[in-house]
Amino acid sequence: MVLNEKGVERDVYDAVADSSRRKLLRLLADEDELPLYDLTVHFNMGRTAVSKHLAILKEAGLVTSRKAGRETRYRLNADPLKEIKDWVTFYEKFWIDRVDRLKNLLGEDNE
Amino acid sequence: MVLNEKGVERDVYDAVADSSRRKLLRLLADEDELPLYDLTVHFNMGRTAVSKHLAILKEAGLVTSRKAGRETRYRLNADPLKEIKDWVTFYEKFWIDRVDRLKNLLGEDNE
DNA sequence: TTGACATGACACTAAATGGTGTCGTATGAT
DNA sequence: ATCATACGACACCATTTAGTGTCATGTCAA
Repeated sequence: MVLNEKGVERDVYDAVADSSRRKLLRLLADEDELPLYDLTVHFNMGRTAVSKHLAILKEAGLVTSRKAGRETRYRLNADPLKEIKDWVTFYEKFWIDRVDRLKNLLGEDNE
Repeated sequence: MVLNEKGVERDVYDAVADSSRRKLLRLLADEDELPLYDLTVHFNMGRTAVSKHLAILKEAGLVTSRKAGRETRYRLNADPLKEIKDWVTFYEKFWIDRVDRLKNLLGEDNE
């Protein structure tokens, strides 16, 4: 759980569950910062919807924004993804030890 | 995206977004296989709700099940988590290069 | 200053989500 | 045979979600 500057709690797993939001992160990863309308052109949805996805990413601490004239420029902050990285690392052993586990499973029934 | 044996498509990110489902995966990681009622005792919700969470995990390919008498035994299959692992690895560079990026950010405005 | 642009805030809607309780059925125990 | 257990399927409900359109505001340009 991440608590952002507005006090809104947003789970990073939840923020990342949506493919549009993952796409937003990827777009922001390629550029230093991007305004809303530059992001919007990559989607089949309206500007308002993209803005709301960005708000959710902000709540999870995955993006920051700053006003630049009449634009709002969005920037990636990948740090909260460490939590997911650590979480998934725990399960690595289950596919690293795959061959060993298969041996153990021999002789048991399958579904 | 993972297509399971029933043809139901379920995004692994989506399956993992719920904390109850992550807890289920963790419980299954500690045991070889567990029946539904053994899992249910760890939650503040009814058996039906846990069953539905397990169904979602099955749709994502993260658990398998087999009938054993009147029980259904659930087992972890961590393989689909590779997709998340690969995805999050891409963003690793952003916190590894953190110091370098901070240098680049000097002199720019903050929100 | 007038107008176009970029955005946030708001009200609204359809659909998905996470939970409940109940019922039917197959299984195991007495 | 009877009864309790373990479960899936189903109907149901409240809340959240992802999208829409509209409006108000602030900013850049002519």
